[in-house]
Amino acid sequence: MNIGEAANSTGVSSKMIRHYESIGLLENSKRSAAGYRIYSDTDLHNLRFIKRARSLGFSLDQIKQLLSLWQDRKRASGDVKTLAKKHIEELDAKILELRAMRDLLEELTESCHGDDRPDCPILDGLEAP
Amino acid sequence: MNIGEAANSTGVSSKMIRHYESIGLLENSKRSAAGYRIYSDTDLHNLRFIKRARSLGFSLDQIKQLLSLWQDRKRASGDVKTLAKKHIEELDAKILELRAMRDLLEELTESCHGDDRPDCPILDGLEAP
DNA sequence: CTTGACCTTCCCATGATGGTAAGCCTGAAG
DNA sequence: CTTCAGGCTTACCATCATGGGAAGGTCAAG
Repeated sequence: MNIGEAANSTGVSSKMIRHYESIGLLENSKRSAAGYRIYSDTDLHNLRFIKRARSLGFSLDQIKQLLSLWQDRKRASGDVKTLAKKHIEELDAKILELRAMRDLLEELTESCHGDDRPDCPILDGLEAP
Repeated sequence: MNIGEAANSTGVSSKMIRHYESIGLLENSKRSAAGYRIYSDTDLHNLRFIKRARSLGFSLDQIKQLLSLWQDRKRASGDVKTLAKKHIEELDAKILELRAMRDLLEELTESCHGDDRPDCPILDGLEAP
């Protein structure tokens, strides 16, 4: 299977597949005589794993660790759980940060009449904290 | 006032002040005979505005618009409100996305015993959706 | 044998920020 | 007056994940 077909079947773009290979997230794939990359079912399996981990917000670096745990039959599930928990904390921190932004901004926005007049609590709020 | 002092007094790094100037977010500052940037109170005011807008998650592009509204005495507060609302929507979308990730990941994590045994619902969840 | 769709590598861009290096300027202490 | 530290200048590189595009090789159908 060529890279385009692999991309279609996994939802990972050809561009990204090459990139993952270049940063060592994927092993170098086999090549045809002409130098085309050739993908096996195992490769697709890995790509789908990466795709799902990305969709949960893991960084490529974290995914590298997850992949090696995934491929290690003697892994301790505790190691995976530790990684996942740390990522949940990161997500929580980000969510809190965004919610604080959102809430403050909404407060300002609600008190802005939003018509043709120039006075605007939003700009006032940005001018002084 | 030199750039370092301006940076200290506004919390915006020298690096970023120069960057904001280079992308046209700030007007080119005055220069001393030797070419040093010189900042006035007005400049500091602008820098603090940018700093606060950044802390609410506005992009530099959005801030460019906010700044020009801020400096326009004939602005319509409705224009500001529209911008702010759009940004709130963006924040909401991002928060929803992160919460979906978080909740799914937590679900997987809770069902993982997290000890020395290799079987792990987190990895299983990444393997198949 | 041509054509179009695919593949290859290589370079550039994004957005916000930080780092570093080479070289100039300023002010204070000797 | 010289020297030295520390601040300033520009210019380039890096991050992170992703996409765009160019220049050129390959393959299959007509």
